Amino acid sequence: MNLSTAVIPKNASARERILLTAHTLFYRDGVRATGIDRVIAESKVAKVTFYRHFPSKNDLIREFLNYRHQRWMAWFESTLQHHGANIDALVPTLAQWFNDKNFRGCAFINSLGELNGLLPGIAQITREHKQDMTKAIARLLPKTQTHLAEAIALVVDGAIVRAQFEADPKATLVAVEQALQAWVKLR
Amino acid sequence: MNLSTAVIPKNASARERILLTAHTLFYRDGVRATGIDRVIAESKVAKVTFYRHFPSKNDLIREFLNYRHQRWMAWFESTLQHHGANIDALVPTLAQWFNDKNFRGCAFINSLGELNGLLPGIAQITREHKQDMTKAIARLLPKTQTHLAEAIALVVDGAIVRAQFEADPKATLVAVEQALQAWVKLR
DNA sequence: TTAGGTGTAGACAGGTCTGTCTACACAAAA
DNA sequence: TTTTGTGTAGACAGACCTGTCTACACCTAA
Repeated sequence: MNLSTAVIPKNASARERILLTAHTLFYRDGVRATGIDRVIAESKVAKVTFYRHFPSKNDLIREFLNYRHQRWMAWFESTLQHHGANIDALVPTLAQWFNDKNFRGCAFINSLGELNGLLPGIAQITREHKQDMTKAIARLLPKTQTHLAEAIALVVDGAIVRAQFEADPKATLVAVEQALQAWVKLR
Repeated sequence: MNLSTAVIPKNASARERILLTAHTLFYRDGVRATGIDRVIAESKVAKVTFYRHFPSKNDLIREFLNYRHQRWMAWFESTLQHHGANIDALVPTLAQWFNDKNFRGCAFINSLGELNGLLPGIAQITREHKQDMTKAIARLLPKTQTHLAEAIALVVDGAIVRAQFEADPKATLVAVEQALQAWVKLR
């Protein structure tokens, strides 16, 4: 599954085309750097059509974040499953993401940094996304260790950020592995 | 020391006024949301004066990041000293930062998210900043444990990001403390 | 058959952005 | 005394931004 770049189905409705195009551009270039005109041009839609579906850019951004949440969670859970659905699945899953050539970090963290104060509710949206991520991590742990999920989520967020500016994610992934070793496995 | 908002000395030169004003605005509102005109108005400088000192906005951003690095490192090291200069100083130091009402996360992480692709070299600048932060953390550890610095830095980055969208940094700080307990203290 | 929903192209208004330019002033150094 | 560096106010160009508007077309369900 391609997490970063949405493929637009041939028979997609105008709304769908707009949303998927916005996903690709917003994630790749950032929400502020991407103009509405660009989204309209690339989704091959008329301007009026766009504004009929999304009354303002902020509405589109909210829908983008909502869609991104669905898309990312689906990818995360299925990739964890694929690697065995226990805590050992975490590092390989992250490795897969970080090594994607279109990896640009966490869409929510990035948007929060760009829009804090400009898009009301963005902190809440980010909070909910991270809560769901933390829950998915908790499900990897035996019941006696679910209390570690918060701390592991913290490490994952640190790793996402690091992977964004390090040339090679290897060292970051080693540090995550080290954290898991110390917390989960030595007990 | 006020880490977030620079105080401008009465006898400050035009260049100094611009840089300190930019620091306050860039950190508070973001580099893209802050226009050059705003910086010029608030630093009470003529436009020509501004462009004589900083040929382009990108130049100002680079100088801002450079200054921010000096300022943040000085604050970080002196606050760690103040709390005892060992690993137990880390959580109180972070707590002080996160509870600052002008806290807006890490200027480097935020700028990276806003400018990736638009300001050449921003990843490298961020990398160097985080390297120095990691070194400062390493100095808190006994020589036998300096290899943990990278993993601790990862947790700190995660905590910075979390503190940016959580309403209350308490839970985040507990998770950091938990990480340190497991790695450093139980050995 | 008619009304409502969805679609098209593209001009336009009004704002903001960065960066250039003119024209003037003062102080210190050569 | 003349040049150089530093400072001032503010108009302007040209690009780009969001959002509105006109005018037209097609399909489907009531």
